[in-house]
Amino acid sequence: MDLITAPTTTATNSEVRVRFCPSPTGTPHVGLVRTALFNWAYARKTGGKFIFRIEDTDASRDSEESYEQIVEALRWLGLDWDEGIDVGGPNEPYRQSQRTEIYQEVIAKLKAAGHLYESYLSGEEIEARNLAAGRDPKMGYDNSERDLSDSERQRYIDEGREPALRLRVPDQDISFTDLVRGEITFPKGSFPDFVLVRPGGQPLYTLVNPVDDALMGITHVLRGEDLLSSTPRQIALYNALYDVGVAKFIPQFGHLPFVMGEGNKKLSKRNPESNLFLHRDRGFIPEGLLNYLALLGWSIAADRDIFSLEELKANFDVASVNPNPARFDQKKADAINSAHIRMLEDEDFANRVLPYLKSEGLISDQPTERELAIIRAAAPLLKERMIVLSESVGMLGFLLSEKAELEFEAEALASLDATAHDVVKAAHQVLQSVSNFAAEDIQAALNLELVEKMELKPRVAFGPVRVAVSGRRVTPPLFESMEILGKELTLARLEAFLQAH
RNA sequence: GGCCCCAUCGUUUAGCGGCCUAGGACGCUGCCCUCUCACGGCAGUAGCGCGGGUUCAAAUCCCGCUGGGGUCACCA
Repeated sequence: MDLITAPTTTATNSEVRVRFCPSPTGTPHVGLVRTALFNWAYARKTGGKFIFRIEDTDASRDSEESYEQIVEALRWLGLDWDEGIDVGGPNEPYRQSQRTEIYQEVIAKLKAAGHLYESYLSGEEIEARNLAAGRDPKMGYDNSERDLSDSERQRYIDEGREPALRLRVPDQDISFTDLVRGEITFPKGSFPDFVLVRPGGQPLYTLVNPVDDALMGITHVLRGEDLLSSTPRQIALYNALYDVGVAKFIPQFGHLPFVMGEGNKKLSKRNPESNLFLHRDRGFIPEGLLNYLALLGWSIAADRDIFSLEELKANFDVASVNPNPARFDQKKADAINSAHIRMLEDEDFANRVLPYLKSEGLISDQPTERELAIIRAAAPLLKERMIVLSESVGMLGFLLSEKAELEFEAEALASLDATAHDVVKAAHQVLQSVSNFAAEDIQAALNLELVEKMELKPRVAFGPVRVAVSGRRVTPPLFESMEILGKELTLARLEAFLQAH
């Protein structure tokens, strides 16, 4: 039993089972999200199942906080799962830290069948052996304990040593057909017998990840390219698991390209743009972020790059994933997000903006009717000119404030010239006589007075008025803004401006 | 270093032997629209890493080179 004989899965469509299995060791990362997204999309496209499992076997690095953040991230993004964390399923529990008994059973089976063997050598000793044999000391383990005699073993035990457990790797080339890269072959001898269980019995990722995939019936493993070279190891393990009846087949593998940052480096936790929650705080909406992430390695059509999650679900295919790494481009991401913001219904948009306004104290925790009315009225104006939702703070501040006196941006004041006072004065005067204070009438009145009678260029006429009303140089359209403010407050703002400037 | 992966405009992506004097998008530039900013419209900018093959024909297939990346843990 030292050749790969286990069959590869033949699962199709509704039998597809994919999984997302992060280890909770930090803030959710956009690369992680992209992996989750592709797995999710593949499950939805095929009508298969998406399983969400947590790989928390390294107590020293895992944290409960990170675990909660990952769950929160998937929920926020709307990537729902059919089995796993919180929702349960036939393969509970879905946290590896709670599955130790299962692993011990599997270990016992593998050991009994002769697939594992005890390894007592330390890292230094392995290096020393390589050195002594004239090999590169970095060459790794030489499989020298495969057939330890009883007396040799006893000697180690007498020294108080505890063995790690290694897999007896078949001595043959290992090939598989990668879903995104095609056929890949690793020549025999590419890697040594590797450790699956620590001295003391604690199982490692190298064991636990394939074991859970096998027990959970995972048919397609879509994961980062960094795991490509561990695939032949896993296939070797699968073969052993198949032999002892734990695995029914070897899954298909697909290795997704990296998401890169600046330069030519993988986007790391160092890069702020890797942090999912930073994007959320800036005001990315899930639709926009997911759309952009999907574009990193995949495309829906030759001439289109804005699409909905529904369209992703209907069209996604692993086979069409591009194998080369993609850089995360904030500008492009912004453009995609702003397109999705524009597609939002006004009411939906208004609701999504609330948290940003609350966190800046622009509105109450329980928004008043007045606040809600202003936000709703401004929604269609705002949607068109926002890249991220947090911009709503600057755009809405002057509309939500009930004060006549404003704080003026330096930039806004700098845009004023000597005529500003007179212009605002004229505007104040003519607006008093506008009885129906609606955008159209406001515009008509101001246009007649400032542009026609005073013969000012529109931008010269309306610029100072905009500053007087908003304190800003860039705002939603002026006349609509005045309508939202109402006649009284508009006039009060103009008056306050005249007194101060 | 061994093994593995990758290679089209600045970025992303289309292209899977002839529809390619290489298409879209973002970015950038100019113009138009215009009360600011956006949106929208129009125009422009810029690319098949190199060398060999195969073929009537190659961005597309093969080989080599170069360059980039990953991995070789008792981490995941």
